[in-house]
Amino acid sequence: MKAEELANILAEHSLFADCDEAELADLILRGHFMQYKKGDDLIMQGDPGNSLLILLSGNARTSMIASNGHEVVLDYAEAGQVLGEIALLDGGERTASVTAIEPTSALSITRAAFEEILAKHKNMALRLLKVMAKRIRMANSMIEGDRAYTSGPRLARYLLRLSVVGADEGRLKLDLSQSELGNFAGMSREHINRQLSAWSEGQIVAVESGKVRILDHAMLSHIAEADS
Amino acid sequence: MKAEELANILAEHSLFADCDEAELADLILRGHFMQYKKGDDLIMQGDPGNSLLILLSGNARTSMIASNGHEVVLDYAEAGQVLGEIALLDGGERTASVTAIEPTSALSITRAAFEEILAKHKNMALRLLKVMAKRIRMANSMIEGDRAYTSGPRLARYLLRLSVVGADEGRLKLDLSQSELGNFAGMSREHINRQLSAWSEGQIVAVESGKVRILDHAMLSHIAEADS
DNA sequence: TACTAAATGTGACTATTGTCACAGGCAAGC
DNA sequence: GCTTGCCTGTGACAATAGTCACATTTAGTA
Repeated sequence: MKAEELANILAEHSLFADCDEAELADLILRGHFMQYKKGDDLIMQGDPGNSLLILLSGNARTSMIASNGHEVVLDYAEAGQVLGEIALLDGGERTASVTAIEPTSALSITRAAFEEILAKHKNMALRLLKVMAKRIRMANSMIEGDRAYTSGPRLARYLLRLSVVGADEGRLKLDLSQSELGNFAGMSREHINRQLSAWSEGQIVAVESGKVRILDHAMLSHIAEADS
Repeated sequence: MKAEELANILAEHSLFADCDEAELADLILRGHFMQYKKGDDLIMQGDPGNSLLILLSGNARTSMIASNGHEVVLDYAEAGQVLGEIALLDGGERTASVTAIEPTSALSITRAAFEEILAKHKNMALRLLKVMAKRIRMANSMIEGDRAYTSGPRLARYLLRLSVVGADEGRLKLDLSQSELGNFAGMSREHINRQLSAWSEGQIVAVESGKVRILDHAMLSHIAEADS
């Protein structure tokens, strides 16, 4: 892939949207272009974290396996998203794995390169700080949702989080299987199924050929804030 | 309070331990010294976030109230901890309140001052990035724990999180009431009580005059990783 | 000290959600 | 086309944890 193409991809995404050309050039020059097949791990839980990734294309799932074997999905990443910055920054090991859920490409940046870039382009640190602030906000909102609400409102929240903002008629960004939805929303597959059936009954969502579509966005938002 | 004293307090804590004198001086010069009584809010959920706080003394609770009224405690902050950086960085509103649980003092830094300091002392940004990385790690570990484990292991984790590392015989950093422990660990007060009684029976913890003490740290760690 | 409010201990019951079991359906590849 | 494997639908049941109710203890303060 040519540097110019990479630069275009990077520039399209929020974190890099206001990078100047020198910054983009530096990222590309020092980064390694990586490609992954569906199912490959971009980052593996337990590894030392000596690099940072910028997702260029495809989608990936961030998840952790608890010591009792339970899988917890933390997030789904799209192109433009920065991954693996936590371990890079604090020197600890990777606490979660990132797995490609479709063919995916990324720019890999080593710690040394990252530190040079940070030192050279001081806006970069501020941009990263903002990205991380968003992530903390999201994590706190997950904790709040998991704690304060029962399964119904919770599933509603996770569906809304997966819903495409302006796009056509309630389609989700990703077509997850019900088991995957379960790992994401923290409920059993069976319970997901029953909840979706109930909502399907009430015309709140439609389940067609395994894919969920949100029919009544307002209603779902309302459920997401419900008392029980 | 004199600048010198402030400087000493700041320098004792990780984030500022390797600040040079100019950085410390800048923080103190531009910051406002604030004092709070027990129960006062240092930060109020829903407010615009135009300042950052550095806790100088005392302890505070970070918590959010969900739309259904449920209170979720995210963390307890000690002296040295930076608070409110998220809203400051991303310009959003405060997603959680921070409440003094005892008489508390803090250094308040406005956005303008903060930006000047960041611009002037470029190590500051890196230090903050590290602090935030830790916070994300902690948040992810809360999500993992809440999702993957049942109440027993979960309470064990939260007790361990409150336990003082090197200090004398299993005392906790804070003496929380069982209701507060419940809000922190995400369980009902009654359930906390029963679990503590059971562990007290098994010599894993001791409950004396309302205060919890960890007797068998190894056992509690083991429970924290248990299958169920 | 005595009075009051808050925190704790405990039983009985309920609600929510997970688990197990199994049937049917859809899709990919031989 | 047929077969294999994953995903989906659904019933019955079990387990975990919450709720309610109330007795009891502790702590704070007039």
